[in-house]
Amino acid sequence: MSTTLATSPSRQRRKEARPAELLEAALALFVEKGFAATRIEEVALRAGVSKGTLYLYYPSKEELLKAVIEHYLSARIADTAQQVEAYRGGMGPLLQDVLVAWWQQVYASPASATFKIIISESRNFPEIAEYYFHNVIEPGSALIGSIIQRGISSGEFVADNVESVVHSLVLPMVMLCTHKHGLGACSHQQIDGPAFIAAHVALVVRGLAPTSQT
Amino acid sequence: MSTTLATSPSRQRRKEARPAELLEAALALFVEKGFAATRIEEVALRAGVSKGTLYLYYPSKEELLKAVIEHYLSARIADTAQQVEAYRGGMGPLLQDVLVAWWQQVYASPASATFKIIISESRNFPEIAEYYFHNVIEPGSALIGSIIQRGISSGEFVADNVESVVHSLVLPMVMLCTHKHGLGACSHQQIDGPAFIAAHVALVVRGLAPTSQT
Amino acid sequence: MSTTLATSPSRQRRKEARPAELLEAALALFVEKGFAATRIEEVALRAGVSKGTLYLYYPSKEELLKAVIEHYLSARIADTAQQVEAYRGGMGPLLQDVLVAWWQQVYASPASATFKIIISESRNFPEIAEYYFHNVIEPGSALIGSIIQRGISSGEFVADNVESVVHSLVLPMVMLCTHKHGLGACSHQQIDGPAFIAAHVALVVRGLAPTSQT
Amino acid sequence: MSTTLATSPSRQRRKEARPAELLEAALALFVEKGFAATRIEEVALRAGVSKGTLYLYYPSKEELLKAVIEHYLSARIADTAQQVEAYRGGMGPLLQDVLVAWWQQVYASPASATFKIIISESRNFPEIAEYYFHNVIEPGSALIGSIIQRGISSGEFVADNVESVVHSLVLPMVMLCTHKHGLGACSHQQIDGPAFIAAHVALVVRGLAPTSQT
DNA sequence: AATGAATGAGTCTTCATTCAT
DNA sequence: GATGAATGAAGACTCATTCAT
Repeated sequence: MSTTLATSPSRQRRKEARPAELLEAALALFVEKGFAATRIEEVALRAGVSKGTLYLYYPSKEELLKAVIEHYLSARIADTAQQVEAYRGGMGPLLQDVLVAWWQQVYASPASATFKIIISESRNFPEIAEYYFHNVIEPGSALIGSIIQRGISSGEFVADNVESVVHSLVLPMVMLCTHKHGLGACSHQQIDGPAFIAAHVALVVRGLAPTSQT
Repeated sequence: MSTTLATSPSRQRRKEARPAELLEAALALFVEKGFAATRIEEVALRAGVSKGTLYLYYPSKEELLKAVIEHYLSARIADTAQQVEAYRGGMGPLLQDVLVAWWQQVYASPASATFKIIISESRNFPEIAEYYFHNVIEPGSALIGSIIQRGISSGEFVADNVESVVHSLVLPMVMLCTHKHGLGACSHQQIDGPAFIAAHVALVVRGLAPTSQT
Repeated sequence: MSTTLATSPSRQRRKEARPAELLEAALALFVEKGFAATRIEEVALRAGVSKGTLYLYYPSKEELLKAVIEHYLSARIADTAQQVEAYRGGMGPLLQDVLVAWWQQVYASPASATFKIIISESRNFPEIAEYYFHNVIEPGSALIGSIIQRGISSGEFVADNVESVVHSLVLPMVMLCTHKHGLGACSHQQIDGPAFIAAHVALVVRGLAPTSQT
Repeated sequence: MSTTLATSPSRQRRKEARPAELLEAALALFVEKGFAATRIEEVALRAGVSKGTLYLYYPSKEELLKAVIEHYLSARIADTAQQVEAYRGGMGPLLQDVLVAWWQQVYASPASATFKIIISESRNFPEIAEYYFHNVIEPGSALIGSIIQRGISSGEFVADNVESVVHSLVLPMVMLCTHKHGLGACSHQQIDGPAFIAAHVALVVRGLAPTSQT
């Protein structure tokens, strides 16, 4: 099957690409069927290798799950933090520019699938909850919280409970991603993700404006 | 049928109480560990009966799951619809009175757990997705959508995409319930549910108010 | 349901009839599905009583099986033995009169079903094999063997191995009964039992006649 | 595919030998205890493998049963048909040569066990009845029936109902095989199978000869 | 006596994991 | 490295039997 001449990249490339291919296959199946209901062999088949080969890369089903989560959540919040830092302008426009763009990217990417997995499996795998909390929730909340706080401090936003506003902004986004891979995948009730993201941030920003009362 | 007075109801009473007890145990375990990872025997034991007894009431694990969903989602949206109908006053206050109270109840009740189960299992059990869509999503969206629409028509709310606003209101609530039984149950990051519900509705209602801004 | 006046026979009669009704139901199901594949509850239902009632009459499934065999095999071979004793005439006509009639009766009666059960279950229940051997095979073989022997002694039949001739006569009959309740019950390949019984005995008797060579 | 010479075939050879080994073990246990009373694990153990391995070859207990029947009934009736075709001589001698030899072979082979299984299980597994009818009963009856018919047509045999004669010949053989694996296996009442086969055919052939009697 | 709810031992079947090739 | 045959622990489900009513 493999030629021994100059086409060596084939084998070499595969070997390097393996982990990513396995994680992709695993992600797809874990969101679709859930962790417990996914068979290791299915993952291997979908990645085009045999069961035994998968075990060459990940020592157990559980480690595979963790690797999936870690791989797809390395999506750098740090990057966004820098953009935020550098941003010159109001906090409302910042939210509408940076946050909307960021969530639209997340929604479109495979990382959107991880939310459903985390929701479903975190109670069974505390390490995953831990990882997610420290690497996503904490920095993410801090980032958005700081924006809200700056808006309040500058008088651009009405005073409010910062954490609550963060949740008002973030929870629908997470739910949207979850929906995309849950009920949204069962035909019925499609949601236009990007449009909703923009509309939702706009609505919240309007709600934060101090003059918005009659 | 029942013996003399109100005493010694053991056998009979048990029999009538069983289904609810089993469903309660099943709900608890299905949210905690997921459907596939829950053993039938655990459910039975938690309900205080033996494996065999469970099968006297539900013919299979899958039927038990369906029964759980149907049982806990009989929570009447119709009731709320009537309150809405009868409400005299603005749509903003209506949302803040009726919707907040309703979601606070849902959040506090065991029904809050069903969302996590539906998210996790609907792709494996299309019948559940179907049921949920027809009995919860459709009527719920219609109800809240009609409130928003009335607010817009009367000029109390700024014109906006009704469906999008409905999602802005509802998605965080569902996510909140999901969180309560997922990450929220793994210590870290507690959210004060009732408070958030009130704050979120207030924020959105403020965002819907016609602005005096330019 | 039961009137307390003069209609007492209803309950009384049922009580006396129970054992027979249970055995009849058990026989029918054991032949149809086999012993292991028959549920006790099915037997009870078919006999019109509840599971618990069956246990009032037979202490276990195995005892029920034994009772079925014993009940249907009390078909007296002794009676036939007397007819044989009393018969005046040739052994050929005796076989054609008495044996044919006897097997036609057996074939038509529910007792025909016991053969299939004995074939299927005797290795699992040695007591049944024992019972059948002592109460059916031994006396039956002795009876028919004695007829053959008398025919040979008198010169009416050609000399032959008596036991072998007995088998030539009896095995097809047993197989016929078995077939009636096995393959014969699955549509295809019907056999006219009574006709075959007569024809087979006639054929064998012809084969036993000393002059039957050209 | 196979390693160097003829040694070390372990894995590969096992894999090819497995199906036959499993079917042999299954046949033995199914006749001994009946299908329902045989545990899959027993079959596997008897074949020297584990439960899981059996499922690598047969997807369910029922499929295993079907495979057993089909495997052991591939015993070609076609072969015998050719011998019959080629036979030069009387039909009586033909029966005594070919039929006797054929049944003696069947009786001695493991295929003799299938009859008991078919009798016991055909009502539970109609596909088995179907298979047996089309592949054994029909061609077998046709073959023997044609011999009888030729004998009658040539005047070698007395005119008689062909089908009835076929049954007179065949039913005892089937019963004999059944007996070997049923009661015959429970000590008592041994039958000398080959001897009986020869004697029975001889008796029937004598019965078919045109008589010089009145 | 009769019932049928309850039990739990017993089976089939699945699937993560190992390991000889 | 890669494969897939083999394993056996684990889990869904059945059903003979018991026993409170």
